[in-house]
Amino acid sequence: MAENNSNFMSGVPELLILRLVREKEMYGYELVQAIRERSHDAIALGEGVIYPVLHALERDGALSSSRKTVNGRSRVYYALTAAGAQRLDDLAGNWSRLTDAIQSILIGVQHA
Amino acid sequence: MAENNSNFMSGVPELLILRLVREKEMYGYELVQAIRERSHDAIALGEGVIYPVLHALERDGALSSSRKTVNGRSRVYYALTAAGAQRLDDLAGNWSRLTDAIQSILIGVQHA
DNA sequence: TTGCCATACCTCGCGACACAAGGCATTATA
DNA sequence: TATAATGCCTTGTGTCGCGAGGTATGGCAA
Repeated sequence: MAENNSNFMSGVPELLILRLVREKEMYGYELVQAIRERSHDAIALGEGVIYPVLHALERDGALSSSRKTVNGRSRVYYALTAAGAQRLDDLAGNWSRLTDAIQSILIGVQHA
Repeated sequence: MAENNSNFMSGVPELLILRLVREKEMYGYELVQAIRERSHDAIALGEGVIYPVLHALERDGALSSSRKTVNGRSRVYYALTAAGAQRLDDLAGNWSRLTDAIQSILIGVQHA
């Protein structure tokens, strides 16, 4: 129930999180803002999206977490694991293939 | 409950259908195959996806239908209305903005 | 000191939607 | 005479994005 091409265009939040965390360790609240800023407000994922995805990714071994206190603030930093990097590659590849396919239909390219 | 940015990456089946029907009148079964072929099997939407969307689009006035019999086969052809063309433009614009935003995050472009 | 906002974490419940599976009817094919 | 292909459709399920809400701390202004 999770291996096929189901929900073919889903998992974008997951993709974005993995990609951002690849650059540097980040925490949930930070990710919410980073996605908003880097997308110039085109994408605004709330915490209700981010946190569950983070937990799922950690449970699946794609992310590892470490609690750190900064300025008396307790933060949960997430880092990409090797499995997470693999998953990121897979998701990015899928996303690329999918958008290419959609784009070619939108453009109206002649199909073989 | 339908005006905000909710389910931001959804509605791709709708987008593809509107785009294909813009070229020429098509019927459900034909759309299923056309999407599969034009995407080179990257996208395979079943009839359980196509028909409900067609009905919803017609209900909303984006498509008009006409029943025609070909070779003893009864087909329901769908054509794009003016409202449908408008909706197509909107969806295509949204899709473009969304994929651009995602792409820029994936690439890692410097953000202002 | 008393609010209020920002930071930072989290969960619950709703709704939408894509999908598989199935059902019905007809025509062509083996 | 089956079986596949054509052509239409609906129902049920699971997933997932999301808003709303809840907790707690720190800083700042009134």
